[in-house]
Amino acid sequence: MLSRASILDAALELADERGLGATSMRAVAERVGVTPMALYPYVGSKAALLDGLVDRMLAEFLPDIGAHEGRPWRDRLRLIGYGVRELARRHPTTFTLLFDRPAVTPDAVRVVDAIYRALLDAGVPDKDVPRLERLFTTFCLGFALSDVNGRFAVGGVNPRARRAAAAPGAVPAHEQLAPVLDSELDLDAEYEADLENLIDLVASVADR
Amino acid sequence: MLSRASILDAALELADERGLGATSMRAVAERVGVTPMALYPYVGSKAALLDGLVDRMLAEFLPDIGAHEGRPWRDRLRLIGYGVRELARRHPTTFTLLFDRPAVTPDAVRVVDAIYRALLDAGVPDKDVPRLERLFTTFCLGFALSDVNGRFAVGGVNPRARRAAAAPGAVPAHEQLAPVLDSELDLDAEYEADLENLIDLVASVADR
DNA sequence: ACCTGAACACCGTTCAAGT
DNA sequence: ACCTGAACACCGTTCAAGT
Repeated sequence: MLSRASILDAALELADERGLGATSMRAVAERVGVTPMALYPYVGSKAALLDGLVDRMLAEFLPDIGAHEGRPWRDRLRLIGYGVRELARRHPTTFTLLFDRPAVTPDAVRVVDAIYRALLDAGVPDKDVPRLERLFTTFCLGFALSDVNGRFAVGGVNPRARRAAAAPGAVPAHEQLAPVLDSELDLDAEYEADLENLIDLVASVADR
Repeated sequence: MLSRASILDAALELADERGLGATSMRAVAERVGVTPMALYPYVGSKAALLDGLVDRMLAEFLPDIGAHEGRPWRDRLRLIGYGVRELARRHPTTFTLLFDRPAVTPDAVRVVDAIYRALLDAGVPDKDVPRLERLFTTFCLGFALSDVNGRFAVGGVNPRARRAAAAPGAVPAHEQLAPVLDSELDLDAEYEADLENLIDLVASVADR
């Protein structure tokens, strides 16, 4: 039976399988076995369909957050950070939509509230809580997006080629760091270290 | 005279004026006074044209970086942070492309090298330098992208509406923070505070 | 009430043709 | 060597028509 939910399901599946670029109204319609124009009463427009995908991703994220209620605030922030990264891996091309629109839907506000609570439990002054929420989520979303988009070039262009791309002497730090840059990149470990640093940052704002 | 540079100039102008969505091969061609297919020998494809826009933005960013050579490392990181935000404001719709591809062009490597140098001067151990470079730029790019995309909803949906969107009692932290959330959002001041926190984070990794 | 089908104004890109 | 023009296989969306 045709419904808004079934259309969004089909669209998200299609995006996960063939990419957001292949997720046209026509392709979604074909997947649900209907003519493109039949979608419009249910989703309004292509842009509104994409908003719907953001909602669906947030709804998927929410149970994750409920699960770590009652744990120490540091654990909660860490787990939220990991959750964002997993969400990006499940929906590598739709994930970018989270950067497009403000968190105004009920589910989005609930996610933000969970982070507010962790920051308040950490002892962050009220006035700094919304700022640190934005700092934390901006980093998590940015890292996950960079990762799925290949900005960190994992397994891609090697560091030697990168140094060679610049004029000799133009990138002295790359030369000094050559041994480190040539070693393999472990993004999971890196993200973990980043989250620890950010959690310490939160603690330092709390203890001020 | 038709050339790769003049085509990229036209494309970037068009994107700044009418948005990246309106920047079609056909529209760029019209602006340079030629048929769409005449662009292909110079830019290769639409995707390659977008890569060219990334290059152009980085080239624009580079003099900025050269200008603060010799200043203390904290100033250099701060100025790079501000520069990223200004770049986003100048190119609000093309900016998102910086999240799409790894920093492998000569100009991109030079930007990364300037940040490596600041981190090395701060006393960050070699092994942590590339990680903190990615942490810093990921936050700066993410904040600027959120800003130009309206993710922070400046002047948009008001906080009272946001709280009302959730079931009563579902967002206790929003209720506790109501006075703070109702006060006006100053993103410039917020970004400044964020950068100070991140610079302190760098110092803390250096002093460990 | 719900869906279809033709049509419109767009895309990026191929390919043969012009000068 | 450089550019044009027609054509192909796509888009999102409007609007009138069908059941």
